[in-house]
Amino acid sequence: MSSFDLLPLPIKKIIYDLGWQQLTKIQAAAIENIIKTDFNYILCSKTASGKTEAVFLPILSKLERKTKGIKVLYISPLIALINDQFERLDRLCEYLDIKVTKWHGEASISQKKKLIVNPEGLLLITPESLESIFVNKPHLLLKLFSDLEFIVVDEIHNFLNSKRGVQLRSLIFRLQEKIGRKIRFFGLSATLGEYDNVKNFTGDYANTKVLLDKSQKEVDVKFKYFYSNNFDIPIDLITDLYSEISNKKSLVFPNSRAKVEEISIKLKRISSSENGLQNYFAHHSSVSKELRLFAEKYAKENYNKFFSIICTNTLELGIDIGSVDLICQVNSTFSVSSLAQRFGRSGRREDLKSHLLLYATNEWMLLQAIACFELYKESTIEPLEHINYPIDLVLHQTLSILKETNGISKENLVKRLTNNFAFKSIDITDINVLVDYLISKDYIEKVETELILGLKSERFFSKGDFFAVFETEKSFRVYHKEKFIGELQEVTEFMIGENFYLSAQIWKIKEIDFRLKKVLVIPAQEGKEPVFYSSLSNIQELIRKKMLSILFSSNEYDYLDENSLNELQSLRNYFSLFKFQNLETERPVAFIENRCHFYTFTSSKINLTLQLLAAILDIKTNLIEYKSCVIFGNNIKELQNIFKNFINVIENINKFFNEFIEKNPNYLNYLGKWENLLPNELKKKVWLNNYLDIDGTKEFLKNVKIINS
DNA sequence: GACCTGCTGCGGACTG
Repeated sequence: MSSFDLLPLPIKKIIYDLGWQQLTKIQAAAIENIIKTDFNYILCSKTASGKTEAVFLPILSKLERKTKGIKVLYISPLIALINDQFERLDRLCEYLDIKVTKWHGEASISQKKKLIVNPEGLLLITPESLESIFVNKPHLLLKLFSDLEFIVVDEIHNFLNSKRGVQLRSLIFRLQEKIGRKIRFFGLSATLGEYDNVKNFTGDYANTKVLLDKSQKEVDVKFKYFYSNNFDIPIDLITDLYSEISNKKSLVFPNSRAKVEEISIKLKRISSSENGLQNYFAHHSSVSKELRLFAEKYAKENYNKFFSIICTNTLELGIDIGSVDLICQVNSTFSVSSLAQRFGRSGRREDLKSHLLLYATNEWMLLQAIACFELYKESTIEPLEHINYPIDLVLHQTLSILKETNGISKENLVKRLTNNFAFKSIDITDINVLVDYLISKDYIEKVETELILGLKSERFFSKGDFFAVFETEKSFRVYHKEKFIGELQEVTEFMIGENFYLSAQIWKIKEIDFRLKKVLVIPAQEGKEPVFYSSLSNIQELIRKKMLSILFSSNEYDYLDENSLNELQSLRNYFSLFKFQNLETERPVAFIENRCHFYTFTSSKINLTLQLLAAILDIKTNLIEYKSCVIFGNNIKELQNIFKNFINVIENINKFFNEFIEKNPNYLNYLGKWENLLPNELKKKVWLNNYLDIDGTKEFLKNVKIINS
């Protein structure tokens, strides 16, 4: 019997009516397995392979229709994705007379109210909105969810190694705890490199299986090289880019918001000098929502027109903008997963290839880009691990539980936290330290035998920002007349009368209101790119090791242009001076102008940890992260001996780190949103467990062998 | 060399 035959008649009819010719591989596998078994499943297959239908067709087939109540909870990381999926699912469910409801910050309040009165069907929600139900409507939890049968998490890779993921796992645990049973669980993703962590997402490893379709879209790739000595975009690159995209539908991914603005303006300038179209849009988090939607709509609706959206990873996830001919990547992505997602945006119809054009502006970016692409071709994607030590989320969920229960004994509170599979890695001692600290600081009040939310904590709930566990920077809102254009972060960089780029247009500042954080602007002719805050880079070891192996191989890559080939060759020539025998353990050290350049070819976290070890021993270092190079001062002759001292420090890291923090207390000052509220004792553990890689560095130091040229 | 994500409740004005 084929998978199709397993479906009930009304569902078969839907498939006929939609005019589908056949089920995709993942759909056939999912229908068969979901219908015939009771396991949880993770569905992993390329973009546009119909994962949504793959999971929902069998779910709708199995749905218990006799009782009331919400049956399926679908959770997505993006509002835009919920809105897209709502359209698709509502169309499917209309046939079956099943209600679908959207619940997020921008969804209709009246629809939410209707659902509360009459809970039924499918609910599409964000983790933050789910949190808000626990916090503000705990009395409705049972009414809404006591008949729940399925939970579906879309783009689940987003929730694997993030704070948001810990929050979601905690909420799923609390929901199951509340209704007193486990809910069948499904996760969807196009980019997973490792499956143990995702199988453990709801703590039910043994009953969670992976359905994997490893087939990749055919890709057509070209690398070009335009040198720049400081990461600026060379004008030749822009001219070449213009000639490549002016008669196509394209997405251009530089790696920063400032570069998005720079490239957008320059493309528009070239285009207008040639009387070309002005269909160049900037799309990133600081562009106003209205302008972003305008670009998305333009791309989706103007089927026959060319356009280019220059964007950050705002357009990386599954938002539907229709089909795109070409993806341009300016310098390397920071992960293989990101590259794979971007491939997925081009040639979305089954029969079309993905086209990618990559521009590198220095030899290290070129090497990193080759490494990412080669890993992608081998179907190797970096593993995403759960966060080691999410004690800040324990704090957040403690406040949430106190609000939900309106009073709970300490014993019960600690039990709920320690039972929660999201917090498995945290010792009960630390949870007790945290709860006692919160009581001592009046975040929690003790009333007889019960704990309740302290007055001091009420302020966290006075505005909406409790629900998101991630931080957002405060910025200035930019207006032209009454129209909101976008946001500027470093307003101090600018004075009244100065010009800057934003949302692919040039503006002159007329007025700055520092109290209301508002900037009034008028259009202008010349300007410069805006400045945005940036964060720590985080490259995984896998990519760095691949870069090293490419340097020492003689493989040829036919997608490189002549300049790229020459650059790769000169980098290979330079490193051929080092006589390697074992790429796993040996690392090159070069002495340049009396300084010692140690090429670690390892993860950003290990590089950061090495720098800390040096700082503890009062040794000055410089880290050039994009080269994975730690530079030691001129007094270093015997690096191998220094590493022995490093190992000594790392074996006693707690003691040394404590002493270091006593001398450098600022080190603990600027942590994440909820980490800032922790006692110092736990903040130190956050550093050691989450920001550094102690075990990885220990391994690295024990094995590493220095090779001189 | 970095990027992204989300948001309740309530009062008051206005509409049909």
